[in-house]
Amino acid sequence: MEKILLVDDENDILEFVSYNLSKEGFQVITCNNGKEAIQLAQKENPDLIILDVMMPEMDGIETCHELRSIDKLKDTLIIFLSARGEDYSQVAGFDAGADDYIPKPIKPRLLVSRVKAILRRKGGKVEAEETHSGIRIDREKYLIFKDNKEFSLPKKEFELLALLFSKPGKVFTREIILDNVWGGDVVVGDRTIDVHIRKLREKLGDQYIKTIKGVGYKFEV
Amino acid sequence: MEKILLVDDENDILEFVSYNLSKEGFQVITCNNGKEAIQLAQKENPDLIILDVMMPEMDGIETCHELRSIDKLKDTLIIFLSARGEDYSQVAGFDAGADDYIPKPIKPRLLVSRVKAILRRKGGKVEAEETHSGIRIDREKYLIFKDNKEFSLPKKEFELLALLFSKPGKVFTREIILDNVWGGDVVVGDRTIDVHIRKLREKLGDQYIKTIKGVGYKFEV
DNA sequence: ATTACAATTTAATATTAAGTTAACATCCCA
DNA sequence: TGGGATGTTAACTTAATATTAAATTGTAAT
Repeated sequence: MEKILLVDDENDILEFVSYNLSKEGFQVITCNNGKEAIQLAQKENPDLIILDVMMPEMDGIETCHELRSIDKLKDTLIIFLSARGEDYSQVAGFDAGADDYIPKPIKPRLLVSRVKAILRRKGGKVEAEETHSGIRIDREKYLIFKDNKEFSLPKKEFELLALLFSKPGKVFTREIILDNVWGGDVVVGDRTIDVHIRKLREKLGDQYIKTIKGVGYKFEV
Repeated sequence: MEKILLVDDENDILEFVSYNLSKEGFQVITCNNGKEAIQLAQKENPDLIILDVMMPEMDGIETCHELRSIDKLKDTLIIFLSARGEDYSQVAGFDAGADDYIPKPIKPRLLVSRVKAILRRKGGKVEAEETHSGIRIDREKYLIFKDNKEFSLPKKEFELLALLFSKPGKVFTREIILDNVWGGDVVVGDRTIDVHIRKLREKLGDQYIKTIKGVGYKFEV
């Protein structure tokens, strides 16, 4: 069972996030500020730390820097929580050494899927970057391999393909796709997904992505 | 038997939702506004509270906040009902501490499955995909397996089969079928169900779906 | 800052699968 | 055996997605 350290000054959020993660079987420990976080992290050795960007005194970015400077926490995963529309924090967060970023308002599904995805990635246990139907995705290098030929994709296309690819055969609804690829509060038109699907089909061939009318899309195995 | 507190100012909805949940074996108690809800919740200790977002005086969001501030209700599950297209309420609802969200117009099938899903998560139980008469339904992949051969079905046919399949041998009346597959407020002609049944029989073979004249249809075991 | 180019989104229209209806046929049980 | 209930079929309608181009936004280089 993975241990997650959750840091936020607002107890509502602490509780909400904590609830949603416990529900999925994670062990969650919490605290209210950066200082405690650093102590707790050293003591508890969590697999993942979720940091709110906006906190009084020591903010998330600073806390992240501090954490990263501690040797035993060099490889611990760090995710930021950031307020609506703060694009800045995303950038600064990654600079500070964050591994991912979750926008507020927090949607439980997005939260859980990001947390799982990131633990899966680095947890080394799964995601040995498998090949399905002759296609392989390399997240590190941000490349697609098809029949041993590599090529790159724009971010949205890459993320969309990666999502469908993460569970070949599973149907992803538009809602889920939007949550995962575009993120929490982003609102884009209905046809945007279609266009990206089209581009992927153009580049990969039609046989890989299947439409389930009225339901969603899936990566065909 | 799980207890559900249902809060809505419109009696039509109260009745409709209540009917659909009772039918599934839940104990449903109802009231018309936030104030009563808070009192009832404290007295009855429900497992789940379903709140309409739009209510006079105290709306769902506010009620939710109030409920969350009561200690013994901290862990009670809360689901919002929200009017068509109000994406805002989804966001605001989660901020307020909701666990899920059901869009109006309410489709009984969606309603029941969300309610079950969320109660299941809390209870920690998981359902397995069973095989009956050589047929298995995979919701995730949106596929039917017959004698280990897979094939897909259009949405309505899939949902119709899935409904009958959910309780093999049980007779489903046309009314129930309409409620579940089409949703409460949709009105379709008399022969529409027959046509879908026919298509299913065409694809699966006649032996699986049996007509009980004057009553309804069932999946034959 | 300006340009140039790539990525993304929107908007408008076309296309197609899915769903519905209508008209008629057939069944079955009082 | 006659009438309500269901079956069947093809035509019709609609909803969902595909497609395209144009508009917008983002990014990197000069």
